[in-house]
Amino acid sequence: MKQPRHIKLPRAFFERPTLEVAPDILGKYLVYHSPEGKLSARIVEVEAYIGRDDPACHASKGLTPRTRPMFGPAGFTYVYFVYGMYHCLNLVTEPEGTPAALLVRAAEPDEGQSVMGRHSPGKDGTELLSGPGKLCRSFGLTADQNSLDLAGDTIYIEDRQCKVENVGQSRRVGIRVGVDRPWRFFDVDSQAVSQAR
DNA sequence: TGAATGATGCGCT
DNA sequence: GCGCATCATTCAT
Repeated sequence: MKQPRHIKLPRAFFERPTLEVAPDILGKYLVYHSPEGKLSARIVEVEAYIGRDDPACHASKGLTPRTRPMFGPAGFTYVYFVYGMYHCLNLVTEPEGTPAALLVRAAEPDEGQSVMGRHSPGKDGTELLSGPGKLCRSFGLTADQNSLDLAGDTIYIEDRQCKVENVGQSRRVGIRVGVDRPWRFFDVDSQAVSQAR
């Protein structure tokens, strides 16, 4: 049995134009060493939020305590709280001073599915991670995991040589401004992609 | 279709 | 300082 190579993506991977990173990160694995054990999942859907000129990007309002991670160096997490009950996981892209990030919207569960199920009662399989809120809940990600270095050992993205055959592109979901930008990227063949609204 | 639910940031005083 | 509209969602009705 040949063991596939697992390569932790370096900061240089994220320190590029966000629209280049977005399709590249599909098929890569999100790995999180949670207090309850190792969790991993294959990323199948992301959305780009880029800079001060993107009205849907939190950073369009300027640098605030909340949006600080997006202004920092690439390769960090940006986890924020929305709607009073959900968290969303973003991965910071582009060099320091250029605020941009990829919202991780959906993934296919791999390791640690029993832990994910404990966080999301009544869910299993692709339902565990098929949406940004569900993904964070199943992974147990909260503001405590904000601004973590993806070059560290707690949470990172891994290349497992898993190719995505067909990358789809569409408008972003769930926003009221900046809807014209087709900055949602997803694996056309994945069952775990979140439902369109 | 809308309720749940709370932090954020803006526009006032 | 204070109040209020907004919000990159989910689930039950």
